[in-house]
Amino acid sequence: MATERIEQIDGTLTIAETSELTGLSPSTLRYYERIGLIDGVERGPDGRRRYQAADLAWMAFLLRLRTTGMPIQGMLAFAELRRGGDATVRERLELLRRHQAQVRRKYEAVMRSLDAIDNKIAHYERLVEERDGESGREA
Amino acid sequence: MATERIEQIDGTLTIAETSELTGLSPSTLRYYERIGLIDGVERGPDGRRRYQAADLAWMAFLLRLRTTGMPIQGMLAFAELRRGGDATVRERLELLRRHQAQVRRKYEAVMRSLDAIDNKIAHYERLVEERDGESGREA
DNA sequence: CCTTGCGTTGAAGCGCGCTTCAACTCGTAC
DNA sequence: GTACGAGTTGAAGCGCGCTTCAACGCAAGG
Repeated sequence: MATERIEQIDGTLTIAETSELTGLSPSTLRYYERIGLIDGVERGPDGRRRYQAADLAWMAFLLRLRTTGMPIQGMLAFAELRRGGDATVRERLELLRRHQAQVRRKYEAVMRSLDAIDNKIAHYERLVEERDGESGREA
Repeated sequence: MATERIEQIDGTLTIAETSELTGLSPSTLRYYERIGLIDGVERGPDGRRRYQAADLAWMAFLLRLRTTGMPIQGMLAFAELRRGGDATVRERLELLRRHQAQVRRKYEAVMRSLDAIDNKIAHYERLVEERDGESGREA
């Protein structure tokens, strides 16, 4: 009962807790750090990672980029600009704008295809109906 | 000049022409056939593939599934049902409906993330403006 | 005849985004 | 002391969706 010590005094999180919160597996968190997507993660005196609120916010942003289909190379480019500080704000803005435009184009195509699929579904629905109708009228 | 013999008398298409029309590379066309996504492709007397209008229509449909993010396994399942003939219409309908629902859910998630990115863009735009304002007012 | 172009095949290779593995280190509990 | 659970590392492995490669076939043109 007293072994439930999930919350940290200093408000930092273990890798397991961070994994839980972000949905990223511990392996993925380490992987992202290794390739430079996440950096500056602090360590406890035992050498273990201790994630801070700022790290979580950054991961949330990365997740949004990922959800919208940005490849890791793109996120990496953004992460590197971010390390460059205020001087890179304009470039970050441009990167995000390009991505935004790409996502919109992509999803317009997806929606066009989905419309076609919707039509196919409607077609199949008519087929199934006919079939049911026949078997009802027959015999 | 007389070497330009693109159109076939019988209306069938070579793999190069089909590639051109569908945007799928000849390698991909062979690959799709190998794994069973496309089948019943006729051959000329020389053993070369000759694609028919029906093949093209099927590919167009596959492309819509692909565009909307269906994995090859899913397309394969549909292709196999299709080979099963009329008896599988209901199953095909269900498969498409599940896919349709999935695409919509995904799309909503993407749009939510995109909104957040839009906000970040707006934030960066304000930052850039401020910066410009300062340098204008200074000196 | 021999080159050129377009095709064929089976098998291997590749880039992406993780995941898994093996070996090791802590701190705590018994 | 020793066993356990949660973490660490570097390296290898994996599933997906093609792409590339090597070796060959065949028909037309020079």
